[in-house]
Amino acid sequence: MASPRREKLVDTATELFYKHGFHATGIDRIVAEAGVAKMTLYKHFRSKDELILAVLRRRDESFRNWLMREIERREAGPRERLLVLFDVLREWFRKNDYRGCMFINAGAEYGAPDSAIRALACEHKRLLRAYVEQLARDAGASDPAELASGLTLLANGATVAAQLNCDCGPAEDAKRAAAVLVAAAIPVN
Amino acid sequence: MASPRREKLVDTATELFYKHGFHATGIDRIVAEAGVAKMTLYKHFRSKDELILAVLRRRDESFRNWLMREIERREAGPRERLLVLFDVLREWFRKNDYRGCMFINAGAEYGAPDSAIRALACEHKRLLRAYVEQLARDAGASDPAELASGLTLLANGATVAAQLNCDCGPAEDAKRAAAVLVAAAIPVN
DNA sequence: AAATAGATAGACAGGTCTGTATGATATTTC
DNA sequence: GAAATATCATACAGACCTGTCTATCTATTT
Repeated sequence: MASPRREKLVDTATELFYKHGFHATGIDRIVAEAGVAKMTLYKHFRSKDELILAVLRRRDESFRNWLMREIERREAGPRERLLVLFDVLREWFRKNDYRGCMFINAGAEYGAPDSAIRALACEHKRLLRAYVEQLARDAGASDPAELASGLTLLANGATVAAQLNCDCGPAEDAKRAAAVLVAAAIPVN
Repeated sequence: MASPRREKLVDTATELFYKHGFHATGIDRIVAEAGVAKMTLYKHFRSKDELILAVLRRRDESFRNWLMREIERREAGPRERLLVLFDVLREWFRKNDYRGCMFINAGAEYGAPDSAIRALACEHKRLLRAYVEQLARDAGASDPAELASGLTLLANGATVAAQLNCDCGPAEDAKRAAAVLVAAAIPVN
């Protein structure tokens, strides 16, 4: 079932789209760097847009898995976990190939309200927010939804600031602000 | 000194770049919609990138002016002004041609560390942050820089969330979180 | 009225884009 | 071994891209 060539195409496309953008990356370059014939690409994906959607679907899964694993790996208490999120973000920003959030970038290029790509980016953000809301619930927040809103806004803001500034400082700024929100939302016991 | 044709070109390019993106908008379309000859464009701008830079420079000025005017127009006290910012953001998100922040979008398409376009987007964000820091100082914040960091992160987060969600709700979420940050940073007198 | 400067439309060059067609070559399945 | 499937390289179509060139037209200035 798992076609190795399809995997390779999605991998290569992910890398190129992330680094250079979606419109700026041509099909010819993707197949050349993947070492795959162009016809093979069009046998697996009906169009470039379908390839982009496949890339984003996989990225959604792998990124959320990476984030959750990194957070859990740090073995913090339920309350600290909400702040550990920003330590993990900092690690992400520090990667030398960091180019912001791929879904925000996709939304910037395909921003039409009826775009399937934008809708998928929206769904990715919704799932991340739901995860943070669960963390807030586990931490005993009085209003988990509201705390999750604030924390995800800070996280998204830091994500774009780190990209534009080429600097991971926003992660620490966001963590400080997040600590204030957490302190206000969760009564210390 | 002010060439009306140049102005018209920048206006039209701004609109098209904002709506469809930078790579997706061709020179031919810009000159056609501006009703200007292509050679006139290349007499005023050496290349498409130069046109993009001119567009962003003008947008930086007009957007910051609009924001400041809207905030001041509401005649709130120095402390409330920090929250009024998010009411103004909400108005922005509600516009039916809202497509996110043009500078974040530009950074998504031209994200290379050595890109002049990304650098200009970065500068725009720096100026906005400096303005918020001044507001925080006027409001008597104990650490204006830190409060400004938190508020601008929330604002940027809301800006991208509103675009991806096609919904201005993030402005209200951000305002609630901002109120918590303001309350913690400014002792009530 | 003549000269100068700027704008015009349109063609063009050279390249890239997406997506398709073709016919040969591997690889898998029966 | 044979049949069916997958992949290959390559060329191609038709459109679009940026940027240049030219020859005409219009307006202002002298």
